[in-house]
Amino acid sequence: MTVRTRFAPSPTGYLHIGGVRTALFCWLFARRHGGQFILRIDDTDQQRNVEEALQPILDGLRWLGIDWDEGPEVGGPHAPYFQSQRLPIYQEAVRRLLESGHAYWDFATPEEIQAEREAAQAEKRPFVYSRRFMAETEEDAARFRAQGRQGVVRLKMPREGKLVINDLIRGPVEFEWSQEQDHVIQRSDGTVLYHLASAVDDHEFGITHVIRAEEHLSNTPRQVFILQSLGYEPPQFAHLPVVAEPGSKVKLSKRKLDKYLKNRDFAELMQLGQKIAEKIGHVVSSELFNPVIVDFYKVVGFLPDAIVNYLALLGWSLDDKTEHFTREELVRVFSLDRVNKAPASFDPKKLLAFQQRHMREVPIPQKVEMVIPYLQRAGWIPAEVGGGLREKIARVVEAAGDRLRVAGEILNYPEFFVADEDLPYDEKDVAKRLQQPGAAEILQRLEGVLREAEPFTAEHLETLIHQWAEKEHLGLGQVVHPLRVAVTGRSVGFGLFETLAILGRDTVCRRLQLARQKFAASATRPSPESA
RNA sequence: GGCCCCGUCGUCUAGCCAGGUUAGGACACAGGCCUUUCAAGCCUGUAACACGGGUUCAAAUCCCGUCGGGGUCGCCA
Repeated sequence: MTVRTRFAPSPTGYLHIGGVRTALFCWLFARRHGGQFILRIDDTDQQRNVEEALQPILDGLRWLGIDWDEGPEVGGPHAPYFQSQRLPIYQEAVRRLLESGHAYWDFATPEEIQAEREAAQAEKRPFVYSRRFMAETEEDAARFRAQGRQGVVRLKMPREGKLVINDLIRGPVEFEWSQEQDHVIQRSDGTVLYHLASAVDDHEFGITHVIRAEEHLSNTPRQVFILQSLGYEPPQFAHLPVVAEPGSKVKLSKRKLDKYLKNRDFAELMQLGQKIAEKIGHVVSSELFNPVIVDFYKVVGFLPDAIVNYLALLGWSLDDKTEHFTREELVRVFSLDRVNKAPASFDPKKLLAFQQRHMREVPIPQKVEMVIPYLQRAGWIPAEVGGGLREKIARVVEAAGDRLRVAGEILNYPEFFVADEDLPYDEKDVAKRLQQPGAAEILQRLEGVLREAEPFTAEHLETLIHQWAEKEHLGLGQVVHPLRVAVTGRSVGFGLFETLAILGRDTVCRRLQLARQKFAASATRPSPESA
């Protein structure tokens, strides 16, 4: 039998990182077994514009390379894949359930149900609906209707015995039928609810393995009941541990961003993103620009492979040492029986470490392509990127090395792209390195040396400046630090000589002049440090 | 509170099913080396079997209990 798994998001307008982990495991399992991965849209309760709310989810999955064999935009033999368009199928199922006595019309009002629930609560006994307003005959129903009551359809759950679910991850899990509620499967307006629709579709779509987060474990019995009552064989179930908040076991949620920002690592990730977003003019609406949501990573310039790799390890492992996986390797080795049972908390630092590791393997030309859109959106380079500029970007990217953790971090290096007059200077670095006695003189003489330097390559400049410093009886630090600040605006950056070479003679000399005029002109006394 | 699930370094985890490991790896953290800065890299270090009882020559591993954590209890999905 061909393996068929499904991911069934409801159109909420965003793709949650925990949802991605679930989708990924479903996808990996299907791919591992040469089966199909189906995307189904659970929009039974959506009043909003589904199309608009769905797009970010589809985009996110595609960006991550989690492709679906059947579903929205690709169709398939079981179309439509939107539950909102499958009402007749569900209604037929409800009809059959009613007919076979596995469901019943109920005319209790929500208030009456609530009263029973509270009474049970008060007596500290488990709530089970009394079925007081269950209509077993047409006459009963007519009588209730005459009272102005509206009917819903409820599941008529067994009141004895137990169910054992052989969960692929958890092993046998037992439930007492008597603990299960007579859940509503059809609303008073005739629409159906999730449990019914989900169970019916899992059968209709031929789903063999329902892989989902643990939060669904406790409602598995009623879905099994629906399936069995309809005469269908239930699929296999596998309940994944939840993805939890950083440093906690509580389910990660989009709504608690404020709380997560109190976590240092999470806050740092957020800041990394905000810094980039601001420069490219991305709207940082707190609702959607947030490391809990996949779009954040796309905006900032993460590698899909890194996210996939990290997420795969959130609840799954291959062995005691292998951590680095390509997508293909994951497909080859993934298995459900190596999935963990305990919640796994989301660790922003480790995600970043995976990103860095994957980034290291990206060839320079590809990194250049990744980085170009950021430079353009920041307005630092033109829309048309010529060969010369592309080569320069390649040199910058290469010199950046591991400092470029995500593509957007290219914007940390304006010194290579902005006009000399627009170069931003770090105040503290300027004060420490340029507004010092003697600095102006050193810069002036350095300018003379560099103007004549030939060739203007990193290698030659290094020898030249070393020799010059020695000849002038200057410590290398006295030369190198002011030079760096004068040319790049601050004291941190790539290798200095590489930086100079990339910038080129004209820019370097011009910036030395500018720095002198702006900061160091008046301080000409010899530095006391040089004594 | 009821039901269900879970419990190994701060975090992700290996080991558990088929008892015997100096309890391994990774991220993070600390120190050192390298060095013109910042990263990276290299070396070293700190750090865990929730607790209590059994069973056994021997328990992270098997059994029981306790405690702790999580999920779920809708005419949401």
